Amino acid sequence: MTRPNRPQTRPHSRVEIRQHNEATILSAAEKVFAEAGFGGATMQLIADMAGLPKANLHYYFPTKEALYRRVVEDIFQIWLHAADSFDAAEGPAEGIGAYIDAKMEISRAHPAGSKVWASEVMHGAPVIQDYLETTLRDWTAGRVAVINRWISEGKMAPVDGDHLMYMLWATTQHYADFGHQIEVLNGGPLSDADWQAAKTSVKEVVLRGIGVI
Amino acid sequence: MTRPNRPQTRPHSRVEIRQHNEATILSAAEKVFAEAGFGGATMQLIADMAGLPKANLHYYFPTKEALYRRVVEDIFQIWLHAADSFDAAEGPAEGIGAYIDAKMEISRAHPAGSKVWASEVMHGAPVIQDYLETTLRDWTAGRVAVINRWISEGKMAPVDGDHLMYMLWATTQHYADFGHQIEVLNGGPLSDADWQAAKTSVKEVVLRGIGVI
DNA sequence: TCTTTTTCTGACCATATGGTCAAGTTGAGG
DNA sequence: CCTCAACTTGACCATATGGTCAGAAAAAGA
Repeated sequence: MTRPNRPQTRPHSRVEIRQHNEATILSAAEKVFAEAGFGGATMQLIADMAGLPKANLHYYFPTKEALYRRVVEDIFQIWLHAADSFDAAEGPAEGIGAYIDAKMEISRAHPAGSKVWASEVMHGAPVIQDYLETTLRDWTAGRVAVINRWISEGKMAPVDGDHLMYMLWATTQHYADFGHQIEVLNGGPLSDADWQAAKTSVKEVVLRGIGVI
Repeated sequence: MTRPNRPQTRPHSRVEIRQHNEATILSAAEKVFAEAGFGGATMQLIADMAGLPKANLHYYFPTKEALYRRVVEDIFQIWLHAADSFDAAEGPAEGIGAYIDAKMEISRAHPAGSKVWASEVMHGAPVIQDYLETTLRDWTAGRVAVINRWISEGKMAPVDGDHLMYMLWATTQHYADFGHQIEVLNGGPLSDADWQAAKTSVKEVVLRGIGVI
């Protein structure tokens, strides 16, 4: 045997412990906040799901609100990066198509995160109001500018850029936020094929709707 | 002066009192549940907003959950009636166009209700699961059947009926559920003209997207 | 007017929850 | 080893909350 330079059983260095526990707590918190909302979530529930004593949560995150804030901020970052595909595109068919794909993937991979975000915004964005007013506002203005450029270049139909963005967000996030309703109507969880069909349907209607099909 | 057969100051008959108080409580509850979620809402807050002592709420609605249930059920009814315009239509341009109009009007007139519904579904529909499985399921199947008929008659492009319904719900309800975010990006509340533009944009993209423009 | 039924409400209670703390345990550095 | 700092956690506390209740007030009916 080679020497066990990285022990598999107990890799408990200080930084490892911290990273691992924070990640575990954040993951559990995301689920609980998504399922119960901020008010309905309890630190005890999060602690149980994380497999840690409640007091330990307060060691890493001083208050429930601080923990919630971290969850929302992390989601926001993931959420913003979906725009990368948008920017690198030559025209709307490629750019918006890729953006829909990316956002649908996020809805599938991070449904809890999307729900927390939705809940936060629905309740008036008490903790990320500043993000809305700065980061999101600038971000949106940038995408709308791209859309307007495409329109002026005759690459797509002249639709309102802001409302188009809202449509993209709404349609894609709906599959996460209203996933439960969709599953009920679908008669069970969406299969790989179902998700493919969803992506195809959304892209088809939207892309034809902006005149690029 | 004519005789005051209907006294303006104190029309306090038994049924009037009951109707008035129930309506007041339900209205206040809708707002508070929308703003704070079920878990974050408190009976005291609802009571204050309704201008009644807390104990009085429990006289009309035995528990917080019973009150919440009534709020959700009332919303669901309004929500379903938006389909009337859908059914009476000859073709998709008229039917789906009218449905979008109706749902946009609801988003504008009952944003709190829409949020409560969204929150309920996001949390796994703990109180209206049966409605989803029965009423909503049948309702949706009916509309999808109409869509498929239109498709088979060549009146619109062959898009998946279920996913089209999801798109309609998502795009229209987004203006209620994410109204706060939209207002921030818009730089203030949506004016009449803004709402008109929103309706026009949504209808334009969707109707062109299903090939009826 | 008198009785009955409904409505109203301040005071109260049991419980749950966010958060604290002091005493332990464990890894890191010397 | 030994010391120190980081981490862990059971027990505890103050508060807030959903819900109860007994008695007052008011309307309906006789």
